[in-house]
Amino acid sequence: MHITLHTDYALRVLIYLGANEHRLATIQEISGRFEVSRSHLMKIVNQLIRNGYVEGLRGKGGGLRLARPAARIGIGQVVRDMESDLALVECFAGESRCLLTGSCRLRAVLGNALDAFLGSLDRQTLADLLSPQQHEILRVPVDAIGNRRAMRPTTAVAGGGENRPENTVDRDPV
Amino acid sequence: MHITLHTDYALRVLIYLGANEHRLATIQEISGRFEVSRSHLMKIVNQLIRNGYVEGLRGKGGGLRLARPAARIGIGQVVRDMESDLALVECFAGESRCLLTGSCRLRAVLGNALDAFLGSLDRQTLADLLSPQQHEILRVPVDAIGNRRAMRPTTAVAGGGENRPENTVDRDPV
DNA sequence: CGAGAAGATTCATCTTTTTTGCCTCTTACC
DNA sequence: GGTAAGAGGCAAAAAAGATGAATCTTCTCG
Repeated sequence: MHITLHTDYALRVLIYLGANEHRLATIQEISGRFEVSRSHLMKIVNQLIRNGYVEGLRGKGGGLRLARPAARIGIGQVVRDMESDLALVECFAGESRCLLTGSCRLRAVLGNALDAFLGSLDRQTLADLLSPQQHEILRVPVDAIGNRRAMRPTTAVAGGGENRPENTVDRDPV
Repeated sequence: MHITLHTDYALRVLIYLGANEHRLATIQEISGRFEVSRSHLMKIVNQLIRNGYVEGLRGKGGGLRLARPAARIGIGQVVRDMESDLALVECFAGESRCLLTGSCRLRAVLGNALDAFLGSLDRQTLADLLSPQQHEILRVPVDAIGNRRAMRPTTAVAGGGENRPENTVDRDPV
C-alpha cells in the first residue's frame, strides 16, 4: 500500500510554500531544492493550482504561493485530490469480475478503513505539518533571492505594512 | 493508493475457505473458481499457511482449511501480513533523501492515518466478512466434491470436533 | 513399497503503473 | 519586444506487480 510520489511531492511543495509564505517561490527553485526535474514538478504544481491550493503568477518575477493560509489547507483533501486512484481493490470500481461482488462485505469493510485513513488526515492541516525546524531548513530569506513581485504588491494592500500577501491577487484567475 | 491483488486474493481465499469450513478445498478448485492460475494462487496460499491462517494437508485427499475459526482471524492482521510494503511514503523506510527528513511531521501524520486504517480493519474478523449470501454462493456441498480426508481427521486435529462440523457430513467418521 | 495427489519452490516473462524528462506553447511582466 | 515564468503534450525509462511453466517434495492410499 503506497501513496504515489506524486502526492508525496505535492505535500512537500505545500510544505515548502508554507515555510516561505512571505515570498514567491519558482518551480525552478523548488525542483532544485528537492532534486526533481522541473518539468515533472511542474505537473504536480499544476494540479495543485487547478485544485486551488496554490496560486501561480506568470511572467517575469512570477512564482508560486499558497492560495490560502496553511491552516485552512486540509491534508486529507489534498491526498484525495492528488491521489488519482483511491480504489483499494478491484471491486471498488464499477466493473468487477469477482464472483463475490454483490454479496461481499469486503468492499464495505475496506471502504470504512479508507474513510478512517482519510478522516485521520482530515484532522490535520498544512499548518500542523510546519514545525519551527522546517521553517528554518526551508525558509529562504528574501535577500537571497532578490525582491520579487510578491514583496511589492502592484495592486498594493491598502494598509501597506502587512507583508503577508494573502490577498494581493493582481489578476483575474481564469 | 492500492492494496495489492496479492492481498485481495488472500482475503478471498480466506472467505472461500470460511464458507466451506466443513470440508477441505484444494488450490486447484479455488483457482478454478476465481479464474486465477493455480501456480499463482499457490504462492498466496503458501503465505497464508506460513502465517498460520490456513492449514494445508498434502497427499491424496488433501487440501486446505482454515487453521482457526473465522471469528478469530482478524482482517487487519491479514492485511499487515500479506501486504509486503506498508511504507506509505519514502521516508517511512530507513533511508531517505528528502531534505525534510528529521524535521518533517508528515511521516508521523501519515503513520497515524495508517494506524487508523489498520485499526479499522482490526475491528473486523473473517466471520464478519461471511454473509449468508456468500455461504450460498461459495459453499460447495460435500457430495459435489466427493468425500475427503477432511472429515476423517487421520493426521490433523485429533481432538476432532473443535467448532466445525455443525454441518454433519453423510460420511462415517474414521 | 510404489503411484499418484496434493502442496512447495524456483525461474522466467509479461503487463501495468509510476516516474521522469524533452520539447513546444502560452502568458504576462518590464 | 524580450524574457521569465507557468501549461501541456509526448514518450522513454524504470519499477513494481501479476502470471505462468516446470520441477521438486511430501504425504496418503492401495
